[in-house]
Amino acid sequence: MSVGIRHDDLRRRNRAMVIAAVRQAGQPSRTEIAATTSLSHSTISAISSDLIVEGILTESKPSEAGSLKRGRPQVGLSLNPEAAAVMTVVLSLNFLSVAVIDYAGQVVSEEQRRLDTLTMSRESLIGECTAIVRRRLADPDLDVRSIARIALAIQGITDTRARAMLWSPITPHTDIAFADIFEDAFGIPAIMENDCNMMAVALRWRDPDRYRDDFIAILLSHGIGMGLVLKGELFTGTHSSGGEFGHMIHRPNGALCRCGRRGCVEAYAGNYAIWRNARQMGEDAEPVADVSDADMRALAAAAREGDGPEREAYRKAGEALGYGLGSLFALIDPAPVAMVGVSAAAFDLIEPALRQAIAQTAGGQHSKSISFDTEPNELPLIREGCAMRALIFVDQEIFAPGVQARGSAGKSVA
Amino acid sequence: MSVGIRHDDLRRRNRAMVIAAVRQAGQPSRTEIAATTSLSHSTISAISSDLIVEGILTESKPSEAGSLKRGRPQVGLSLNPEAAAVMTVVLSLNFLSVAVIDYAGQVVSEEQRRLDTLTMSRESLIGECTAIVRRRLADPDLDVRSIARIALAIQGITDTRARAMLWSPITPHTDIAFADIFEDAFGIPAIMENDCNMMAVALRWRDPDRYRDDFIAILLSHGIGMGLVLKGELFTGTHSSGGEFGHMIHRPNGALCRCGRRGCVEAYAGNYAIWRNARQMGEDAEPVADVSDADMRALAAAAREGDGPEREAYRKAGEALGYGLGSLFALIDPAPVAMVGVSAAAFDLIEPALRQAIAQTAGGQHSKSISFDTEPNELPLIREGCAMRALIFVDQEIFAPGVQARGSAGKSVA
DNA sequence: CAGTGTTTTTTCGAGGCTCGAAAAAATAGG
DNA sequence: CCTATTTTTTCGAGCCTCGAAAAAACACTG
Repeated sequence: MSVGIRHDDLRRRNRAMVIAAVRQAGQPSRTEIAATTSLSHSTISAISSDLIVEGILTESKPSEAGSLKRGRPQVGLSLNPEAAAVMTVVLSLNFLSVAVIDYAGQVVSEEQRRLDTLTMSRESLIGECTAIVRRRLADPDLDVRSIARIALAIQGITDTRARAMLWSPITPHTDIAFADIFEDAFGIPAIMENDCNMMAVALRWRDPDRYRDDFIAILLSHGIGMGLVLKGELFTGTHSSGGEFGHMIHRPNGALCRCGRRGCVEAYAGNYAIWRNARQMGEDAEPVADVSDADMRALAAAAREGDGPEREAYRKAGEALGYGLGSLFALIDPAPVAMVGVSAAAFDLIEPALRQAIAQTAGGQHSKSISFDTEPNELPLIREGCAMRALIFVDQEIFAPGVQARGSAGKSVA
Repeated sequence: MSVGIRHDDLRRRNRAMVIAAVRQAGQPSRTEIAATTSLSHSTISAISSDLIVEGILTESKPSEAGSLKRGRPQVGLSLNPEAAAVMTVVLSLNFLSVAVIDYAGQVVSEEQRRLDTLTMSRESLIGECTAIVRRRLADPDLDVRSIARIALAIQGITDTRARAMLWSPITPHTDIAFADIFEDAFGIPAIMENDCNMMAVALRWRDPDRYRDDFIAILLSHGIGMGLVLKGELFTGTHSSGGEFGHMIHRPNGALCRCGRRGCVEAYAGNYAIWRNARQMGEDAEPVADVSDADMRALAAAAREGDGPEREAYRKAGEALGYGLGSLFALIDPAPVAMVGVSAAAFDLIEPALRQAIAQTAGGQHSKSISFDTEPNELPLIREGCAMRALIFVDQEIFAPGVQARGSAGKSVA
């Protein structure tokens, strides 16, 4: 089980460390890398000269404009955009989006497409996904050989091995091994990730000051999803993508949830639940298939207008989220929260009840120290997360390959 | 942040690996160690001969009786009991227990003592703990210099740094930095751990087949505690010992909990809650301070006798535990559960309602595959866990010391 | 009971890696 | 143009692990 460190692993790990340092810092000098990795200058020099020869890093002469320091100026090291490229595929309700991203993280090309995911057959869903990838790969400006990885994100449950979608609210079909399908079709390594986990990954790269070691990303959308980073690592379940915050039980035998069970947090805080309560349809009413973003915005506007069923619906959503977070905080200690998705724009309506509920829970001891941030648009986040995930795979597994693929518990975000 | 691997770390880590292999396997030969660590025979030979010279390992000639294999017989390596010793201190409600344990894990001496922890002053509580340790250290048979570590376990919340008890139900006093107190008093490194976490550690050593990478230990006692192992590592909160399963919210605004809040799982499943329901005192009744184990056993007997308030009380406990586990399983996926403590002996009364509740939750999809095991006596478990935790500290930090103490996320149980 | 086969353990040289010290490189200031 | 300063590279030393071969320790056989 626990495996010793072999001599050749040393170089591999330190190579990966140098690449990671460059990806994080942007344009660090060798001296800066030596400082962050606590390796000697000689070692960094040796490794980086290797990496430059291999075309993974490049020297970017003007390290920083106007650095009027006395001695030899630092030479910035940066990722060579042409070293590789990755492709992201984000499949969400009625929407499919692909992008090609170079090794430095810049979008090279993209394509988006509306679909009717809820009614499509299994074959045509898979077909659309492979077709859109094929079109991008056929782009004449693109060197297909450089595509080192495809990362696909989807709402729903994926397996820990990042091979398959197990279940998703956007389609009735289950157990689609997208990763295997892509690998077979294109011969490119692929992974299948959960959308909320990718949101969390992206937040960490966007704002490492706020989202560093411990934080929570909650998707307030038709359903409720969560991405959780604990101690610097993405938290996943043991078998699935895990973190099904939306299906923690808020009230035993409570409102009917889209998942068929009763009393889940989502059955109070999902868009369909807010809609159902605002329209006073009763907690047993069958969840509607979809509520448009425009409708949700109208609902929020009505709730802000005056005290009526709309406002009460948001209050109930806040209460469910608050108790849910309270239970979560009992397990993991409070942490900063990012609310993402359409209903994050209505967080002003949700927050009072949420804070009131959380104050009733174990996590509420530090209620005031729990801070919330909102981001209404989830799609760019998910894509960024996918891109980072794929690029880091390239960093580690392709540009710093080890003899054996040593599976480490959890997946480091950095 | 992420730190490179230096050349001298290599030996340190591989030394630690060899020691860990011996601790796990008991009496492995060098060849077996080479196999489990995937290091070469030469390396294992070099490291183990070092360790033998240093008195950490010993060669135990008869590797196994009657091994009628053909070639040169394997020489078993075992931990030298005299290499070091550790001390465990378990402080629970009205009870204090200390033990000295040799490097091989055998109890050398012990002492137990009844206290009135609920009413004692802060000073006398600390005084009793240091006094009992001092008495053990004064044992003429004991070489005090060999005590390398003191591990103290307590019910309640400890900090992640394992220095202090932040809050405990066994005493009104808070924020007692026992680890620092012991270090100052005796000059021996000390740690402060949560009791349920130590239960989990011990279960893993007792039955590594069942309790390997992912499992849950739940203490059914006056309060409800949890120790959680995920992906082979003890799961702790980010600031505290975490995993406050007992204070997840079962019913918003529900029964009064000992913690002062309402609707916690514990307010239905803790001994005092079962007692309160069985005696039909109402959910708002102030929790009693303590219910004796004998009273609880009588309660269980009455519940088995016939359908009355006692049986209903256990049913409610099962329901709360079931929904709580269901919410937990939504986050981490289902895993084997060990029920520990007095009320684990009444698990037959709890299980039906528990399974029924869990079937209503997201985790319930695999309800049948969730298996429960019971262990009525928590104290030995807690002590074993403490001992292992302290011994592994000695293995890693004293017998395989690195230049820098590199804090890894989570604490490996192995 | 000596010889042979088998398995474990040790020995030894080779190859790699990181480190520290010193040298080389590149610039600003005088 | 020279000096001070900082960054980067070079080079030898010291470890560490590895593979191959040797040594050790026993069972089996005739």
